[in-house]
This record gives sequence, structure tokens and C-alpha cells, in this order.
Amino acid sequence: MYISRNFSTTPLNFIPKQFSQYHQQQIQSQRTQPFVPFSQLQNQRNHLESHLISTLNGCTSLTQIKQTHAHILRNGLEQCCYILTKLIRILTKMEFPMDYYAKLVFDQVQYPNPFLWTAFIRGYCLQGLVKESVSVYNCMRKEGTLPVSFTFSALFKACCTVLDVNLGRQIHAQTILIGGFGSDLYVNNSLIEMYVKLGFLECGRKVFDDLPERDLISWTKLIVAYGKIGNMESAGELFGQLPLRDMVAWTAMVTGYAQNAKPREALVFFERMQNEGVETDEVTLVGAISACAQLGAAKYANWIRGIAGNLGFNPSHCVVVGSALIDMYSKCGSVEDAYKVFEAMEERNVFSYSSMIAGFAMHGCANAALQLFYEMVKVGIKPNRVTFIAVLTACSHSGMVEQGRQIFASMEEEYGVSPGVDHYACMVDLLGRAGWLGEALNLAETMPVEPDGGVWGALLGACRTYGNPDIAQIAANHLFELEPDTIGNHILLSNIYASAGQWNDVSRVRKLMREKGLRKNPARSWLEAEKGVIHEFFAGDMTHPRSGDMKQVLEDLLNRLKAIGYQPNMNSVAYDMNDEDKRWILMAHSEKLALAFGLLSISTDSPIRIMKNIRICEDCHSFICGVSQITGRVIIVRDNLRFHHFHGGNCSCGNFW
DNA sequence: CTAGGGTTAG
Repeated sequence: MYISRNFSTTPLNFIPKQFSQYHQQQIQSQRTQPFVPFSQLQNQRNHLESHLISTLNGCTSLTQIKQTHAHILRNGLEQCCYILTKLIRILTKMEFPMDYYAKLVFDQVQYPNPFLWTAFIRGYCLQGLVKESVSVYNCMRKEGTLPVSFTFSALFKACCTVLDVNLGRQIHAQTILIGGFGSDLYVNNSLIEMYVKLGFLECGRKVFDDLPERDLISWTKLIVAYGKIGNMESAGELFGQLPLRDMVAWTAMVTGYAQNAKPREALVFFERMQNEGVETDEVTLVGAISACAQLGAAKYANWIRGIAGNLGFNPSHCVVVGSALIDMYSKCGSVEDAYKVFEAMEERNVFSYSSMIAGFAMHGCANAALQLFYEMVKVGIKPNRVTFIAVLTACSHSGMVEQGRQIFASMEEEYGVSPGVDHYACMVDLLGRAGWLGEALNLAETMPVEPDGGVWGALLGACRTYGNPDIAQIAANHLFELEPDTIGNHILLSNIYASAGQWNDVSRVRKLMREKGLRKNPARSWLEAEKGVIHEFFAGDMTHPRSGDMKQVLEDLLNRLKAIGYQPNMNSVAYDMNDEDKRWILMAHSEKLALAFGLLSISTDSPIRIMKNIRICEDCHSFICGVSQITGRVIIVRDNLRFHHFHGGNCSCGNFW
């Protein structure tokens, strides 16, 4: 028996007929025909079937599958849907094209059951052949077979892979048309997932609202979806209505807040779930660790590390927790602790390596970053696009133009990662930071991918470092179009004009900002003093109880520094005013205030760790360099981008940032 | 056969 089914690509519009009684009887009669007593046959069959199934499970090559298939045929089981379903699933898993062998197997079956049809449909779906899978579905309906829940779930997944919401809606209509599926939870959950993944969250919500019954999975799917689009209010609302909350639902809230840059809220939920006695696993921990990374404070880092340890999730055997900890320690200012975690890990994957490389890059350890990159390649871990962003950033933050170029060129050839817009942004940054503004501009204008704000922003930043208002204006024109409301771009451009003394242009940009109603994000610095208390300072802010002492400290430092040749850098002040006023403004920059407080309050044997919300200014950078020399202290400053380690009059960034 | 996960640029 061989049926050549022709899967015509008809649209999904015919009215389904009821599952044919005739077909059901056919299948039954085939099974009850033999002369041996039914029970005995059943036993024999069961034994044979389970033997064949386990043989199939052990198949690792097409030859073995073909042998087993021959075995199936020899035993007259060519109509046994149960075994053939398994066979087709194995073929699919091994990524053989469906038309190559699976179709041959399938066409021998006269009356495939819904599971066999579905395995076949799913095979096409997983291989991205969605049209074909829909055709098979049509054919199945024409032959009078009713789908099962899993059939629709496979089809909805396929709609996601081809990003076709219209097809999804048609299949959605089918689920309603065919009795019994409109309220099927499994079908509806995958339906919600499809709408959510294709960006039609409201459609998913409507399906959810209309459901007569929901399970935890429906709720959690929507909570996660709201989190992913940054709508934590709706997520929280749903979470509040949940009749029963399990670990996964709680975790969805923790990671939702963490992913939306709301680390404090994430930790509030994490603590609440612990207080309510909900279990914690490594996924929950990862969300909490990521929240602690964003807080950037050693206090939280040690706290969460302790919790993870108590629960038995140690970097040595838990890769995800280890990778998250590497990232956290790097962001909390201790690349040493990050590396300790990395070393302790017995298993490392692309996340562990990428995080560690990014950690080194962040702290200006470019050589360590490159070395680790080559080690990773050597041990056979394939770098991905994020790895390359980290490696290229390491190069650009240390002026390693040649190494950067080399790696960029090798991305596609050697590692099969085609450079995306982010990688081009890294290259523009690399060239720009090295002072090759013309070449950077040329790359931005000729790159094969459409440049985004990151590319032009990198160029604008380089113009700031090298004082080039002309190229800055070009970059800014693009930026103002792509990101009209980003305050930082305007300030950067205005500062470039200010450094060049072009005060008319400064007021032009300032006027533009006023017209757009953009307000400056105030510069602030903070540091962690005794018992983890955080002290925060704004520029010119004299409200701290120890302001008097701080001012005294700063004046002392200024005099001692002047004696060894330090000169205040007036270019760092973007206002048109006299030098005396500029001097005062410089002295009251938030990072200097924080530094003064740190010197007063932090014991001399530990480093002073300062965080800052925006880029550190040139004058503060050289000031802190000098302070590290005359006081012998180690000072670590994290700006919005990276860490500066000041020690003995030098900075780890090599005055290059 | 269904729900939660870590790395990323100016």
C-alpha cells in the first residue's frame, strides 16, 4: 500500500467535517482481523512494539533508522501509527528533511491517526516549512481526521517562526470552528503565546479574558509578556489576582523587575517569596543576582551570594548561577571576585566566557579579555554576537585598533557570526577613540547595515574626546533624527561646542533642548560607607552633614596637587563664565564630593568605590589620578559605562575612555 | 507537550 498524498497549498477556509465513523471502523477492524486470540496478539504486539520503540530511541544515524523501519515492515506493522509517530519524531529531531524519508514512511500509512499526522505537521514546522505544514493540516482535514491539541500548538509555533499573525488568526478560527477546542487549555495557552510572541499582547489578553478556565500557565505566560514589554503594572495586577502562586509565577515577577531596571522592586519580590516559604531554584536566583548587579553595591552582592550558597547553588556546579555571579561582581567593581567565580566553575559555557570577557573589558583589562577569548575558542566554545561585542569593547577601551580590526574581520570568516549594527558601533567606537575620526565617519556612512543611534553616538563621543565640532554636527544630525528625545546627545554636542569656545552654537543647542522640553538628568555620585549605608551627592550639593569637612579636604588636596603640577581643566565646564566661577563648579562636581567623603569615612586599607550616573569628566579624572598618588589610596570609580581603577597616580583606563 | 533564566554597544 502506498498513497502518494499531494499536499495542495489550499487556503485554510473549508468547513471541517466530522471525524468519519467509517475511518474509525477501518482502523479498528484492521487491528482485530488476525486469527490469533486477541489478548495473545495484544501481548505479542505490546512486547514487539516496546522493543521497536526502544530501538528507535537508540538510533543515532539514518542507517539505523532504516534498519529499524525494515524491521517494522517485516513484522507487518507498517500501519502502526504509534511506532511510526515515534519514527517520524526521531527523524525530525535528527533534522532530516521531511520530504527525504519521513514522507515515504508516512505515505505508506492508509489511515494515519491524529498523532501521526501531527508528528508530520510538526516536522515541517520545526524545519521552518510552514506552508507545507499547513498543507498537511488541510490534507488531514480532507481525509476526515480530527486534529488534537498538539496539532494546533505545533501550528501556532510555526506561525511564530514565520512571524505570520494572519495565518495564526486563521488557525485560531479553526480551533473555534472545530468543536471542543475553543476551551481547550493547552490550545489556548499556545494561542496566547503566539499572539504575545508576535507582538499582539492585547489579542492574547483577550483570549485569556474569554477563557472559561485558566491554569497557572496561562497566567504566567501573560505576566511574563507584560514584563517583556516593560509593563510591570499590568504584570503586578495579574499577579495580584492569581488564585495560587507557585515558584515560577514569583520568579516571573522577580526577573520582570530585574529586566526592567527596577532592581529594588525585584528584590522586594524575592524577599516576599522567601518569607512566604516559596521554594527558590537557580532561575529565581539568577533574577535576584541580576538585580543585585544593577545595584552595584558589595553589600547586596555578598548577601545574595550567601543565599545562593545556603541553597546549594554554587558556581562550581551551576553554570547559570556562576555566570550571573561573574556579571554581578564585575558590575559591583570587583573583577577579582568575578574571576574567582569563573575559576571555580567546573563547567563553562558561552555565557560564562562572554560575561567574564565583558567584565575584563569593563575594568580596562583588555589583554586578559583577549586572552580569555582565545582560550574559549581553544576549548571549543563557539563565540556568539555578544562575545564579540565584549571583545571589541575591550579593544576599543584600550586603543587596540589592530587587534580589534583583526577580530572584526575574523568574525564571519572564522566563527560564522555576521557583524550586526552593534559590532559596527564597536568599530566606529574603536576608530573614534583612537582618534581616527575621519575613518570612523566613513565607516558609519558606508557600513552595510543601517546605522543606529549607537553608531552615531559612538562617533559623537569620539568628537567630544578629540574636540571636533564639525563631525560632531554630522553625527548629531543623525542622532537627533533617530533619538530626538535623548537628552545626553544634546548635552554632548553642546559640550563639544563649549570646549571649542563656540558659544553661539552652545546657545543654539540649548534653545533646541528648551523647545523640545528636555530636562537635564542631574549628575550624581554615590558610595557605600560603613554598614552598607549609601551616601549620595549631587553636583554643588552642600547638604551633607559633613560638607564643611569635605570642603576642607578638597581645598587641601587642590593645594597639594597644584604643587605637583595639576591644573584645573577649564574645558570641562560647559558654561561661558569667568575662571574663578569655573574653578568652583569643578570643585563641587559630585564625584569630587563623594571622593572627599570617602577619604573622610573609609578606612585607609580599603579602596574607595564611587559610582556615578554619567561619564566622569576630564578634570575629575586627572584630579582623582593625582589624589591616588598623593594619598596612596586605591580609588575605583564606576561611571555609566565602565570602571576606573586609580592607583599610584595612574588609571586602569590609561587616560583613554 | 505546554509557564520563569545569565552575557550586549554610545
